[in-house]
Amino acid sequence: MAKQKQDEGQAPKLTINDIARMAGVSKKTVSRVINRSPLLNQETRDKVEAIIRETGYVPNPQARALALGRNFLIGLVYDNPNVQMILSMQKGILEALHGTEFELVIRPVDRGSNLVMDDIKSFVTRQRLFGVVILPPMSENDALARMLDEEGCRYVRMGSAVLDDPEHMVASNDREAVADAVRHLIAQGHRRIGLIAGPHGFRSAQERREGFELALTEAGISLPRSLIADGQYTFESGLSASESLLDLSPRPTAIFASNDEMAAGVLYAARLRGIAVPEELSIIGFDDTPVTTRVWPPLTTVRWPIVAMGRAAALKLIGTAIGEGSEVNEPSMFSSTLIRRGSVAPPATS
Amino acid sequence: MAKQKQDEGQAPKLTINDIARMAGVSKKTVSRVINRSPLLNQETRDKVEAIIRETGYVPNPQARALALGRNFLIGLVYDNPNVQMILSMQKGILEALHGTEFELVIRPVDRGSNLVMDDIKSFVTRQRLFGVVILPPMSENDALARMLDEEGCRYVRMGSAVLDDPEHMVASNDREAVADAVRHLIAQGHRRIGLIAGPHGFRSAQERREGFELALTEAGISLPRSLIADGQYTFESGLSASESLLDLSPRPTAIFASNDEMAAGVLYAARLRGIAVPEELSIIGFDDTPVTTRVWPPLTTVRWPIVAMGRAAALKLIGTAIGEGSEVNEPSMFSSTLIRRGSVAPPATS
DNA sequence: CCGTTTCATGACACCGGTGTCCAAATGGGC
DNA sequence: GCCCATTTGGACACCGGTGTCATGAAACGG
Repeated sequence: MAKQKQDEGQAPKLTINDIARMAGVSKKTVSRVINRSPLLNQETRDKVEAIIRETGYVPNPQARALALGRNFLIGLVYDNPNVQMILSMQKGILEALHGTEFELVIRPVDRGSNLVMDDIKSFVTRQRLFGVVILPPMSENDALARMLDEEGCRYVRMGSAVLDDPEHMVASNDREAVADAVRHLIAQGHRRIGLIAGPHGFRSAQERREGFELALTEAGISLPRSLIADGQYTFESGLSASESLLDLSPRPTAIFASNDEMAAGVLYAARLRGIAVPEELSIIGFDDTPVTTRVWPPLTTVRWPIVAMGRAAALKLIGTAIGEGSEVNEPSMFSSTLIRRGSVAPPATS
Repeated sequence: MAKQKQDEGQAPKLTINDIARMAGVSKKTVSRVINRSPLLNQETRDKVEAIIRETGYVPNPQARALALGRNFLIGLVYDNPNVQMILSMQKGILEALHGTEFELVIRPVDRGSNLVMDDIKSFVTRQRLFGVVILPPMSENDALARMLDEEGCRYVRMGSAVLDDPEHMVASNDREAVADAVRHLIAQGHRRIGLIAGPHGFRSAQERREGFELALTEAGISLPRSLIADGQYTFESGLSASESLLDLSPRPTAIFASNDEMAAGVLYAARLRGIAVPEELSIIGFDDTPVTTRVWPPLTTVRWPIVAMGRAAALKLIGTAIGEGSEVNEPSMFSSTLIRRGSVAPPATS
């Protein structure tokens, strides 16, 4: 009559009671050892720790979570087409979580659906997550932030601009980064510069567009509406958006695409038309994804510190739980750098 | 004297006791409603369900996990350079988990480290995971499988060949897929075909190499050692590995690279040398990652159903928990298809 | 040498669910 | 109308930890 717990002859899990019995102390004392309580005799501590090490005892996290009233799960909520970014972000968060008792639970959501809110709500309430990191564009949703506040769930938003209290936000300065990139084009002599913008409603798209316009304005260059094309941050949208730009006469001598995928689309379109890059057309992208070095010529782009930002976001979340008294001092604003590769050259002398 | 639970004025969490009191029944009855126990008066059930709906009560998963002796967390363990694959796999698993009470916890590990085993062990034991999905190349580690058995942790391994009991394995038939791809090259008239192999010790690398050799043998084509170069599944390794192949005289008229990243490297190397693709050199990759359509010409490659395999893996894991009596009948072996794009053409008549 | 403070430890309740078992209520057959 | 079988609901213990508070021993001062 095997007990249902050990149906497959697995080693029965040790409990705190087993350890207490073996050490000849109360379970509370074992609990104190586990939690590094300072008010404990060193001798007792050593004895219990030895037994824990020998037996390989691991406290049951569910019981711990129940008693503590909180668990050690961090959620990552995203709805984003950018695969590279998601994985880099995961990497950064996991780096911060490494060595702590926190684990990362991931949850992609469907922006299209009008159930997103309910979906996320059930995600955080059902698992009673310690906190969540929200990736753009979901992170720009203020209603979501309010809901999380109501639910008492900590959160950190990732974004392209500081939207609220820095305590809840980690952002890159996309506007300035793009302005720098466009200044680079202008310094090379470009005057007719096209923009492939990101999707409407995306904060990052807006910031990058503003950076683009900022650099042109500074240089006293006017920007006809025809030099702006709308994209969706996808390769295909970049490809088709660049058509209208490349049809222009005179043609722009340079194009800034609001992300690398679209920049790759521009490059592809140029090749289809036999336009030489960078001789006849300079291209700059944004994100510094691997594709920029796979294509020919390799794309000049803007690199933002995704991994570092992920790490910062996670530290902000768990910092309050770990740091004893010390204020969490992770930066909230990160800056990006222009990576010069082979897709920019001075314009052909016309 | 605010209770520490509601330090920020958050709505205090409802418990099963609150619901029971409101419904005028015992907590056990509420528990029966939640767990769809059949022995319950319909009237009572409706009454309780109404209250649950009104109040938005959600059972505490930690308490549930503690009482049940198992939780609802699936782990994903990976150590893989292939970003696309990881995310597609996550996608497949999450699709299968959607609508269930399971959540996905991810855990990248460092193959290089000799602490991998301990790392994974602490991962599954500390969180008492319901089960884990293991991605290659970790999935090929039999010691890991044994350890998981000992720990009583369910697992499913992903791979390129069925290694053990299909119950614990979901695999693609890489060998046959590669053989097909190479047969395609042979059918086009190629006879001098180079191989860029994957890293030693990777099962997928071995399977793909065997498929390559199989197709050549079938066609009665001999394979000099010089036509095989070693790669590491990375773009850079593909680039440098192809150097030795392209230095050969006569040069191979086609190259099969064991994954797309390396195929992109071959394409890049060809461009650096001014070798026209596909006119002077045909290239086939493996994986069908997005990069294949970003480069010029778009790469012919082998597509394997990663998302479907992820879904199958997850269903195998949780099937035993959900399916009542019905055997889980997810397929264990998946086949791949050749995607013909622009990087293959008949060899130039020499 | 005794009273008081300090410190280490243990007894016990509790977190929020679930399983077991029994009592009460219901219903049916005779 | 009675008895037994069956359904329905509740009391209680338990899962494996943690918090509170009491207790006993040691250390200290006078």
